[in-house]
Amino acid sequence: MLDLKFIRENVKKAKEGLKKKNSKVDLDEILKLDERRRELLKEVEVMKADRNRISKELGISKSKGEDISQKSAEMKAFSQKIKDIDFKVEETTQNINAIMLTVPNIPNEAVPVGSEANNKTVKEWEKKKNFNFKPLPHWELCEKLDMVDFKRASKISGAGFVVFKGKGALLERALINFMLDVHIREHGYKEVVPPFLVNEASMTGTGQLPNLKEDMYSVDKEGLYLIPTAEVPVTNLYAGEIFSEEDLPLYHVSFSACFRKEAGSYGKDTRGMKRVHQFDKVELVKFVLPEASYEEHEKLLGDAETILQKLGLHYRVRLLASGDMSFAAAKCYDIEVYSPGCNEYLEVSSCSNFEDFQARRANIRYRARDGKRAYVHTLNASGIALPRTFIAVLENCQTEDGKIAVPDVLRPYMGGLEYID
RNA sequence: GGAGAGGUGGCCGAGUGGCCGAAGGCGACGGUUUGCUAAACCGUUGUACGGGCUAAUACCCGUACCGGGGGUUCAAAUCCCCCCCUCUCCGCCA
Repeated sequence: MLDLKFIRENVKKAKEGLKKKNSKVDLDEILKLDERRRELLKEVEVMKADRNRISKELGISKSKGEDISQKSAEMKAFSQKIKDIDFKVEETTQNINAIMLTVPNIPNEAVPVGSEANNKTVKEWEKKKNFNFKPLPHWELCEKLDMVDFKRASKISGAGFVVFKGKGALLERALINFMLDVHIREHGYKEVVPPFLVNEASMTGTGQLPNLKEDMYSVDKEGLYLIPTAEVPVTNLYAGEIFSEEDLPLYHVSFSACFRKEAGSYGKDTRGMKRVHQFDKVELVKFVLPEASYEEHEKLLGDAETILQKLGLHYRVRLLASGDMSFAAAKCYDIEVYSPGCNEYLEVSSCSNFEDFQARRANIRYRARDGKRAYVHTLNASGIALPRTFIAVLENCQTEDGKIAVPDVLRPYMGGLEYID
């Protein structure tokens, strides 16, 4: 959420920022409501001051045994008037909040303005691997090696679900454990295993609600949502809390299944497992001091990259343009791994700095050494998303005779296995 | 799922209708004392919002806040209703 005071005092800046994000939100409407709310507040607070004063006097009179029935009757009417205005204040406040929750974050200065076409490749690691044969797409490899069962997955759950089997399941598990261990042991993250179902407040805190409701699975009877990423439970872990400055920065790493309806992308990436409704992901979440957040952002990107480097997978880093960033992000890098079987780059991580946008929604603050309170900055990155990493391993590590050469770093996690065949 | 107990400031804990933004304690901060540290003593110490005055998030005024929401009342931390959460016991159960 943006700071209403900031909007009030920097209307032009706010409008420009929102335009870069392609937001159609009407700031003038918010400002109008805000002004009305403040007028009502001013009016009702004076009345309340009167009420408090007279009530006190009545209490004293009564204790002296004086008759206060006449005054009481007057005050009853007065209190009702206050109640009426209070109701209007409340109504206006709710209107403002409802709109404010739909206002996206505004991009950082360093973000290129524009749409997807203006995304910039800022880094490439290694080169596309040369094959002296035609690399197969992962769905063919999966079928040949009996690693993933697409057919039975759709039988038991529907299209867009996968079942890992045998060495496929082992590889999936190995990747998860490998990633967790690297982040815990080498990058200083503390592991968290969160619930996969969260309430509406949590979904609102990180910015999935209200705008992305159609993309989420929910258990309506219980008022719960299936998490689309561990970012949601992990960030909201500290909702409503105040850190000490010494607690920061705080790094969490979390494995979770992720559930996404992928509404609006029907017909896209239907083959194989590039886009599925449930996938595994290792997520990195940081809580940091505002002045440190951009430095932390670069470090975070590096932490996610490490995984692909250790796996020996060629990738590129894209700095997203303002219009291609997610709702809550102020700056975002995508990491895209190369998939030779599909001949395309697949997004395996979004590495975002949300500044205080999520912290404001979820009310996550810190107490500075001088006693003042302020919102923390939150950041997160996939570290990294599984099915596409799984795809990249299969397609990049396939041999001419149809085996998968297990990357060195994964072998300890697979009982020393060298080849999947 | 059933029964009971509870939810008050950074923390502990008192408070059953007005004199309560809230005793007391701890902690923190400032000071006195001290060779240094500790102890002791004195003082200060919630947040948000609105307004005034501003260089100011400094100061002044007001309002709200005792788990959340509603109600009763001239007046609610306190009484009533609903909900959430925690703990204990019982039941069920991976």
